[in-house]
Amino acid sequence: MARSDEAAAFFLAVYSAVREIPPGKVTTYGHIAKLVGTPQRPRQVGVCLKHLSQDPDSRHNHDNVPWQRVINSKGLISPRSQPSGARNQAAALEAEGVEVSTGSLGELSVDFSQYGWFPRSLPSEADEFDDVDDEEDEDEDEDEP
DNA sequence: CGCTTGACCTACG
DNA sequence: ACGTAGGCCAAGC
Repeated sequence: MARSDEAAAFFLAVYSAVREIPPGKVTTYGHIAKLVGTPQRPRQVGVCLKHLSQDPDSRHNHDNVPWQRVINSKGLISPRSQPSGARNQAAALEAEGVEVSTGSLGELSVDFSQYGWFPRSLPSEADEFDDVDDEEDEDEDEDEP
C-alpha cells in the first residue's frame, strides 16, 4: 500500500465523515479526525477541506461535502486567513438553520449544545457543557478493542 | 529537493 | 482561566 493511497483514503474518509453530518448541525475537525481513525491529525482534515473547496471537478466538492458544518473545537469558525471565508461559512450555516453569533472582532461562534453533532460520547469537547439532553439519534456500530 | 506555513487539537505551566 | 509547547502531515515557495 503506497503512502499516496493512504493519503487518498484519509481524504475520502474525511469527506465521508463530513457527509455524514446532518443538516443544521456542526462538528469539529478533531471529531472528524477521530471518526476517520486519526484523532491526532485534525490539521489534515482542514487541509482536505481546503483542497476540496478548490476542487469543483473532483468527485468531492461543496455540493457533495458540507464542509461548512465543520468548525474548530472552540465553537468558532476558523477565519482561515481572511474573514471572507469564515463569513461565507457562517452564512452557509445560517442557511442551514444554524444560529451563528458574531463577536466584536468578527468572530463567528456556534453553540454546540444546540447544533453540535457528536456521535458516540466524546470526552470534554468543550468546557462549559454540563447537561446535554439527547435529542437526536445515536448509532454505534464500530469495534473498539 | 528542503524548509515554512497551516480551515487544528491536547496537554502542561 | 490564559499562554506556551509539542505533535502530525500535506501543500506552497
